[in-house]
Amino acid sequence: MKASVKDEIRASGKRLTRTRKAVVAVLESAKYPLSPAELYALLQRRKVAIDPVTIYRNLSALKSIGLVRQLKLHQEDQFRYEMKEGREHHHHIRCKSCGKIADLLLCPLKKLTAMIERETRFVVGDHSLEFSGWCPRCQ
Amino acid sequence: MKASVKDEIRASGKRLTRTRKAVVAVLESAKYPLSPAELYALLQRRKVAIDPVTIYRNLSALKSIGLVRQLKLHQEDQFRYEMKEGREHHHHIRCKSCGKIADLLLCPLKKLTAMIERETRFVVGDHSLEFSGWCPRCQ
DNA sequence: TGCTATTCGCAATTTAATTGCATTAAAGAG
DNA sequence: CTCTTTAATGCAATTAAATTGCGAATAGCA
Repeated sequence: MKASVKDEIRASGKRLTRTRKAVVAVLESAKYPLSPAELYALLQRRKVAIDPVTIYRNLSALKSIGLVRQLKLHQEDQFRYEMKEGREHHHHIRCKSCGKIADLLLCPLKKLTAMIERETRFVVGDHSLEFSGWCPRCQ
Repeated sequence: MKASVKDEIRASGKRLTRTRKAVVAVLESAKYPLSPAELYALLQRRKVAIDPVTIYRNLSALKSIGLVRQLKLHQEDQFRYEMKEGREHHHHIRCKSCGKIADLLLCPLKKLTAMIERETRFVVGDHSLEFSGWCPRCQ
């Protein structure tokens, strides 16, 4: 668990509990955003005793202090979570067959906001972009 | 209900039932993709007696014959549905405050597929793009 | 070490969606 | 138009993700 993350948890007034540290450690080692169920399975494998509800509550707490990002991938019916640290702005591609998720490095949309604000009169805060298709193994 | 839609339902071997016609009619008149719950409320308002389960089953049937598109908006925990007819490829913007959804007319991503396929070795099938922000009334 | 607010674990609940099954009705045949 | 077959419906029950209530445990600090 990164020292900066530890500091931010402390600074927020939240506590560094056994389960919270374990949740952060797993998220930090993940290569793609994890669902609560995947997180639970990974924690089991690490022999961390934890109730699924506690995972939800920790994710919610970490999200509320801005350490974790909650996202939902196209056509999935569950939330996923990732550490914000070092994953500033990026998008994903998801395999329609096996569900494998990979990061995309580029974001082609930075210039688009002004155009959309003109078109819709919304103030744009965010965007999500996701591709789906077939990963190398499923082709 | 459009004649072409009626034809496609018939051609698929599915039946033109009272409830199915009502579901299509509401979807055709919608300006943005509807959730099953919204659909139910709109049908109630039109005095159409229908069980929520029947809405789910009709949406599933209409989707399976390609008349309806199922989508999930970022951070929402329910599916939405729209007629494909006349809404070929587009994206949405959703108000973070009131949930209002508007269509976007442009799609800037058509040229991007090749680049992504090279980067990830996936074969790209689809993409979803969604903006969120604040609508005129919520600003 | 002891105090107190936070966090935890378990049980129960909520909400979207799905499934089982007996009944109803669409639509083609005669 | 009536009969027959089979898809579709309505209701009840179930599944799965997420949330909430509450007493017990514990992190952090005096």
